[in-house]
Amino acid sequence: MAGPTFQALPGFRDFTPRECAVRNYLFETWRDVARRCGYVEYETPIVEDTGLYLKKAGGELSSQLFRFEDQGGRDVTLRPEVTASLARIVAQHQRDFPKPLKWFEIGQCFRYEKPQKGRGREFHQFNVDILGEAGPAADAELIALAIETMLAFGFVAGDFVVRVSDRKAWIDFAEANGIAEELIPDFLGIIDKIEREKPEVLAERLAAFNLTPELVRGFIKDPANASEAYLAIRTDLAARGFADFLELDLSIVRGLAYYTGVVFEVFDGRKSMRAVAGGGRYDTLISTISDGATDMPATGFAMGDYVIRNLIEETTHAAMQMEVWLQRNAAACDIYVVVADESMRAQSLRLVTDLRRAGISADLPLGSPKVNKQFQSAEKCGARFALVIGAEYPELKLKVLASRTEETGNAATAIDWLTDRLLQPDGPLLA
RNA sequence: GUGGUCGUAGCUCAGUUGGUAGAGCCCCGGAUUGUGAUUCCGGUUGUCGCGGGUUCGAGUCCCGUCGAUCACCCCA
Repeated sequence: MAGPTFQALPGFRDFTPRECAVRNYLFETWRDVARRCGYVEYETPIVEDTGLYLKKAGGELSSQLFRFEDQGGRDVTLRPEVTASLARIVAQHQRDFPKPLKWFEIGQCFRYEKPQKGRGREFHQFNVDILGEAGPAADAELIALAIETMLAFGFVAGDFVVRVSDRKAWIDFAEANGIAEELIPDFLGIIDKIEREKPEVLAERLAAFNLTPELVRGFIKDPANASEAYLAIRTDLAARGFADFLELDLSIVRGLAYYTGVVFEVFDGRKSMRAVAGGGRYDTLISTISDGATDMPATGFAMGDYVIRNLIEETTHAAMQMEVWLQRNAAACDIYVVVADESMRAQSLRLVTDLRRAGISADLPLGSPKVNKQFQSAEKCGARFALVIGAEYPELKLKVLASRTEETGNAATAIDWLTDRLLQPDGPLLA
């Protein structure tokens, strides 16, 4: 172990087959939900001009960039998020598409920060955006997709909550309390930390705006301060049967500077983890990125792979659903061919090839281990069936591994037989 | 970037007041005859994270460093 061995960089992960299968479960669930909800997939480069991220004046984000000079002397950065890239390509190509655009993306992002629970330097994100629609119907449609995603992972009422707020409510509050427009970002930064900041520091920072913690907390607590957009979203989601997942929480303003209106976060039911997902309206970003060439309202959100996976694994019914999926989708093959009589290898190879050509996932031992070893291999690779080829060929025996029951068939009709068999359930399990 | 905890086999860990290393699991092979469990037998892997110091002697004590992890910051 000593000496010049190599391992993954801090905050980066290897995906062994099991890890990769879990990742694919997330990806396929995300992709399936997005398609069901009428979104189309897009992708952008992982490396971008650094200026794309500095332009948004993201503050903290710019100190977390994987930034370097390429061999052509360009200042480039591994993307820390995809919204900036999205704004770029939308500004460039939006005329090619009818409005509104409903786009999603699944990809990797990079942020140079300290790795910890729910956070790495590399992560995968599910990004969903609706562009070209300024009304609350778009925010509601987006939040509905966030809820559908959670339901698709097997979560139920009580497992999660969507906390919704609106920066507009705070902008109105700021105006009513005489806070200058240019100081509003600073003010929002204080609101963002209101539950985490030390009381005396909070009071001191609010005092600079002639405000007190009591006044601000009172504003947060009063449901009458909900914005019109929030009320419209609530009505919309209630019509979809999602009212129970919604919670007004004006203390949410979110850190990223480019949000302009409704913002929301998805939390676990006990609110014991980081936000599972977060997003909101960013009506001015596309104009900023395109230097005013394109002006388009937008709303979007992102879900990272770290926290959602933690939440799935800590929620029994969601974890079981994932295990079922993994058993069905992460197996190396569906049918493992047991060569019981080595003189039948040629027939076995032919049969495996035919099965594979017919779209059936099939495998066989490369050496000639003993039959019991072959059955062990069949079990370990996750196959549903072991197909035994022996001296009685062309008669074949099909063993259902889960129930340990046996059926017989003929090599001549193997494709139809097995295709049909794979569609049927395995029968009663022996406990 | 700041702080806490922890680094012993591929994994989980044991290792006495300091005396230069073990168990289980996993993996591979065998007992085993054309059927998966169990059992039994055999086998592979460590400069005890790295470097320095104290000591006759360090896995053990001290310092540094790297890594992991948790919390803060921020955020997916």
